[in-house]
Amino acid sequence: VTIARVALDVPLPQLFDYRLPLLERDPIGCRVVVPFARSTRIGVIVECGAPRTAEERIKPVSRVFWAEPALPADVLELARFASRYYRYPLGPIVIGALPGALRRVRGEAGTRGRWLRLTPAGEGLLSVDVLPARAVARRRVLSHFLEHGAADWSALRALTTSAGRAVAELIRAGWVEQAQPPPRPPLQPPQRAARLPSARALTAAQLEAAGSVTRALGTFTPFLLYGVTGSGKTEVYFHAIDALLASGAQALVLVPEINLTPQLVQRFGARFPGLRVAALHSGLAEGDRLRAWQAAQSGEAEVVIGTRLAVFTPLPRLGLIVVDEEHDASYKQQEGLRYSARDLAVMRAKLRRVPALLGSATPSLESFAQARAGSYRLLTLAARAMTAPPAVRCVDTRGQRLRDGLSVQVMEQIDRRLQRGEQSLVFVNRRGFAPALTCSACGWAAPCPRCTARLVVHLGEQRLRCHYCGHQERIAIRCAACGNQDLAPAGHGTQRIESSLVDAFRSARVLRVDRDSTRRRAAFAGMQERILRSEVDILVGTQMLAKGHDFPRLTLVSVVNTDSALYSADFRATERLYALLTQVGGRAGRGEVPGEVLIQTAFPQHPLFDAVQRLDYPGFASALLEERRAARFPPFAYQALLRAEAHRRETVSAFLDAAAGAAAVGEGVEVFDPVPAPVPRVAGKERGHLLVQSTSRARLQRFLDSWHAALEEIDARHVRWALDVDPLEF
DNA sequence: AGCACGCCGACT
DNA sequence: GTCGGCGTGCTC
Repeated sequence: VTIARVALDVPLPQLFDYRLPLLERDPIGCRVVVPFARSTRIGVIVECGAPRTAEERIKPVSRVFWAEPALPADVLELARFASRYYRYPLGPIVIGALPGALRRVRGEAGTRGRWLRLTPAGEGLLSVDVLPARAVARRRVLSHFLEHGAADWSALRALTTSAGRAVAELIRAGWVEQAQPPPRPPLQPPQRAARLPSARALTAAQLEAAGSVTRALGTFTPFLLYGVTGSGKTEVYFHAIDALLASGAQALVLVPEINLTPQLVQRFGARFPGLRVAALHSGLAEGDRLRAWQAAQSGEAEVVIGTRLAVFTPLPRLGLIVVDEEHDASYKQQEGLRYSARDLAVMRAKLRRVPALLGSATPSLESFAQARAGSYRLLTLAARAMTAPPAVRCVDTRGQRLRDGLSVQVMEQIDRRLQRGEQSLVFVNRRGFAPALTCSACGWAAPCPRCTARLVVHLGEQRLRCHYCGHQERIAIRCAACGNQDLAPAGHGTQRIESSLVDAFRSARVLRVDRDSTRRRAAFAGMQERILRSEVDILVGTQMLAKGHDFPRLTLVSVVNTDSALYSADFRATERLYALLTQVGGRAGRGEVPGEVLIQTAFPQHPLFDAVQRLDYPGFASALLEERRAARFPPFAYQALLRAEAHRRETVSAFLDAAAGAAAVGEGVEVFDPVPAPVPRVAGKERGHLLVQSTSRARLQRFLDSWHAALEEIDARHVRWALDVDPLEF
């Protein structure tokens, strides 16, 4: 009899001991079913060894899935590392590495995903008034049923704390019964191939970069591939992967967002006919995700393309990890396990002794500094592979009357593109019609009742909406402060720019691409196709359009109102703005006609624009690095942020004060004062945080060992808190 | 996280 | 008395 230590999906730091009857083979990494508290759960055996609990409390494992392949050692090791480094319980990380379909006990459904519905008798009820007025919980639950007909358990639990008892009584009354979960929505239709640029020979620089990676196969070598937009980074990936596939190994390719996956899958398909590619991201239906995961795990898939969660995918013959657009902030998870998939990718490459290839036109300063220090090998693609770089110009908006946020120069250039039958893109960093509704008399701006934020005007739906908490209300007709009825939208969002372009260019076909217009599943893919088929003349869009897409007929990119980032309090704001401008500017001129980029700004003399115009990222990054060094900011300091939120501000500050008090002083770790978050209230919750940093990553980690333990001891009733190691957003 | 247990104030 | 809100403690 062995003791198996099992990872379970409970937010507790420890593993749980179970008796394992007989050893058919090495059980580590095996999926198991175990009894836990009053339920039955899926677990994964992470290690075996002597019991750490009183033996009489140890229960036997109910079932071991011997026939299934186990989670491989490197995935478990990566999970362990992530647990230690990001201070997050191991159990949920390990279970989270499994696709959803493998996390549930078959047959006896866990509490999650259990469905209930009204019985015929229940459907006959007209209102909740059959219940006494004081039976608040039962009334709440019943009204949910009367409204929806059926409900899953978790939705009910969100209604009231005593949902369990309430449901039991509704079942006893014969109004509600157990039900089958509703059928899943049908799979999205397969996407038709977009037009692709034809395969071409590599440039000398591409060949050299690809050659370096190829020669490093079989060793842990991190590379930073810095290539200006349009320099053909993807061709370098292809070339390296080509060599890799010849040896029968698998490649893992990470992309920052779901929208970029289909495009890359297609390009792989076009470049390597017959290649077995698996795509893995959270947008997949559960069955698809399971199949893709199994294809990766069995070794059947030769290339796995996925978003950050794919970094935990089992790959028996992993030979190379590519992280495309490595600077992208989406690689950092913003809740739960707050990991950086890019950093974990490098760690995984190290564990598996394979190269990691991080690519970007605007590398993160973290990676750039690693390259300069020689820990990452720098590969450079300085020139565009096929087309000339776009001409970048600033449009000085000072003293100019803008037409709905757009300058004369921008309008003229758009007009010229229309006449030539080319496409233009207007980049606006805000959704909605206008970011605020203001009073002309007193300056009041409609606030969100639950957040420290202004409500955004959405003219289409005739609503004011909060972009932080989702609150919406009707458009106010009078000022809440002075009663004045002269309220006007202030500032410009995508909808407003769209409508002014429609007005100005009557015959042009204008398409808006933002989170609101692409809410529907597969909407983005449809729009992409329309753009490629030249059914659109002017595009208006947010970040969504900036990343990695190839639109050959697009020759003009105009950037509106990004000035706020120039003087932002966030020390990463300029780094981000540079990346954004480069990214969006890179959309221009990817076909035969050279592109042009116009940046509207009131600060045309700002050095950032100068660097963007000269395509001089290394120069700009070096200057930023010097500033960071002088100010002792990352990458010259390693940070951890303690985040806390509660209903009352005093609760937050009491907790953070106690946390600051519990920090061991000295040791080369700086502990800053607790401060309110940049947006202090979101959805009725007050938020604050406390920053700690050190010039040594090891020292910071040692500090966190004791501090994290001390934090667990603080009375944190009514407070939700979390540690964010290497935070990106504050 | 779930889930049970137990305390206590409010109303048929 | 019951019901139901809420705090506390436990899970190998």
